[in-house]
Amino acid sequence: MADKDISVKRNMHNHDALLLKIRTELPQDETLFNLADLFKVFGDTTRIKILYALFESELCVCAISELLGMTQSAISHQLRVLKDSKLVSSRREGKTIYYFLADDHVRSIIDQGYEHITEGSDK
Amino acid sequence: MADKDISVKRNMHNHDALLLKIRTELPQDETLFNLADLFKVFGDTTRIKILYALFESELCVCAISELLGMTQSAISHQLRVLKDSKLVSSRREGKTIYYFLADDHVRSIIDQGYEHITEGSDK
DNA sequence: CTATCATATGAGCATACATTCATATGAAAG
DNA sequence: CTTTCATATGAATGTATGCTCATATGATAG
Repeated sequence: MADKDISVKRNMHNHDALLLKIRTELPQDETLFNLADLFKVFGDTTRIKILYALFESELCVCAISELLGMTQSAISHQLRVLKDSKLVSSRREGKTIYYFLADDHVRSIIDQGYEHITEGSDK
Repeated sequence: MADKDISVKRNMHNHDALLLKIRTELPQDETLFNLADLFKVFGDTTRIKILYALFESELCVCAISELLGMTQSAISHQLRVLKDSKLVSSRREGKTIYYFLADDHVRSIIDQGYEHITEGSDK
């Protein structure tokens, strides 16, 4: 009960030293927030399907909605989300708008995720 | 206007051939669902913070809640989500339970995401 | 045994979000 | 100009989910 040290309070684990180090290593709060926001985009089956489809070829909106058997509106909303996250870009050709993958991170992120869920439990 | 071919119906784009090919390339629906579920786990700031903290060291629950300034209950709930997705594991040491990263995919997935949000728009 | 510490869990609530429906925009054809 | 095709968007709704609060479990100390 009697602590000779003035400032030492130890009613729970003392991880102050460890936490201090970790705090210096953590990215900025904004970065962590943006990261979570990015992964949220991958966290929906419809969007994952769209991205996988775009692995094969650029596609117009109606092709995607036909492929997934979903409303044009639903697809359009999701494409907007993907575009806002810079995961896809689009180009216009007459009335048609073609969507395509914006960069290679999409592939590597999904590939890593795929490995995680397919590998049973090795490593 | 006059289509001599019997079966050609072209009231919208004809992407039947393209879609047929893409359909064969798409992973199973269950796989796509599991993938989205996995990324959902990364799609939350609290869980991202926890994972980043575990990059540095294994940690007990109360250390994490102290680090993030959040309730023990909230952290415990999130650790369960992370554990269910096999992203973290735990070991017991007396009353304390230490959590640690389950495999390296966590690092590579987060690293790829980090690259995406930090690179402005090169490549 | 009881008390305490560390963690887990179930219910409830409040917010976030994916789809639908109706409508708007924008380009090309007549 | 008007019509049609391709896509976009706003509002509404139902569902999913993160946190809180209270309580339960599980291990150690006394």
